[in-house]
Amino acid sequence: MQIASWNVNSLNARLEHLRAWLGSRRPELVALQETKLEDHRFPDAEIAALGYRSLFAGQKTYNGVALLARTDAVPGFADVQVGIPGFEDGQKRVLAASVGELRIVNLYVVNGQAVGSDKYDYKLRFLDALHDWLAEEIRRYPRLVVLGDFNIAPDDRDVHDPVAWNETSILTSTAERAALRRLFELGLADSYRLRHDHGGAFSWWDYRAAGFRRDLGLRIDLVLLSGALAARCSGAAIDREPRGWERPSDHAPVLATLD
DNA sequence: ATGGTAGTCTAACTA
Repeated sequence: MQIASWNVNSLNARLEHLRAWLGSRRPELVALQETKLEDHRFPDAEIAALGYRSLFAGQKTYNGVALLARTDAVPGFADVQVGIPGFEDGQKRVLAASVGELRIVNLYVVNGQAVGSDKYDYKLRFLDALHDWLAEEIRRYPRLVVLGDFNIAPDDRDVHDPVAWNETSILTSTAERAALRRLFELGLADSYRLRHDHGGAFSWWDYRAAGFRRDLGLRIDLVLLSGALAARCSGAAIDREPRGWERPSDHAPVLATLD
């Protein structure tokens, strides 16, 4: 089965792209970030017409996460969790559910704006609370998938210019990478790195300065797998194609294949 | 070279 993550940067603006992409790829599970839609505006009927169930937690203008499950392939959602338990947060960034044998945690991690800013502090507190919660989740659900827009590039292979994107830059700073490493140390493996060693494989390119055309990207969208699932991971990919379409999201979809 | 673009919603924010 294929499990995908895609930051769509507004589902309203990207519904036709999602429709085209789901129609051709047909992944069994999809996590979306930055839907930017209140729940009463979520296009669940349109997505049902594509053969997917929807689960969503959104807000106006910013953030918003959703899970899609292919109706003919996987059962419905169970044991739904919105947000990190015990972490007060008005921003809709976390949506977890059980789907058959799998536990899925969909994340839109805080961007953090700039190292040392208030938003950076919020990012580190978010990651700290996430760590403690995921330590419990992986005990409770050994077949755990944690995926989404992590807004952290794990190492220098994941950055087009490691000199510019250094230990003091947002998305690559020392504290952010340390927080991500602590998630890996819970027993969550970066599925892309289970299958590929090379650098230069990116999932996000800035809209500005022709970032995609010049391939000035970062790999910040990840699919993490617990040990039981990592052993069954037969593929990992980044689908750059939709990033080249007209009026694209600034992120490409990323995928992991489980046997 | 310290900008640039895109989305939301039409001012200014977030990324």
